[in-house]
Amino acid sequence: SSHLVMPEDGYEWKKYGQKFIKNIQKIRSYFRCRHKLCGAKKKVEWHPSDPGGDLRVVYEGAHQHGSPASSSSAAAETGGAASNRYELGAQYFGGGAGARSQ
DNA sequence: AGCCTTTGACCAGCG
DNA sequence: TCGCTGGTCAAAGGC
Repeated sequence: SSHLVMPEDGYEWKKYGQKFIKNIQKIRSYFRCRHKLCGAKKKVEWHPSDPGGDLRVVYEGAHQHGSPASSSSAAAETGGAASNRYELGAQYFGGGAGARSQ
């Protein structure tokens, strides 16, 4: 019943894995952009006991396509299709409560 | 019937 | 070299 409410960024993602990261004691879900030529990825991690209290979304890479399906462009990209910066220092977001980083 | 989520297994990098 | 942790794949189930 308890379905995790992750912040909708407007893009369409396909979940391809989920693991419990022992290092930080949190569950991490792996998503990939559904667009064919898009290598953008997304990782969502939360504390097993406080999903909404410690939610964390990590975006990796830039989308090779334009506007998302929805209108809300919450996911501010750096450069868009022009620059393809696949770096470790991706964008970290916090869902509502634990919003911080960058 | 099709799409997406789920869960375990498999694989790779590092100590 | 082995073991551990983290990342991805793939098949099954659910909606």
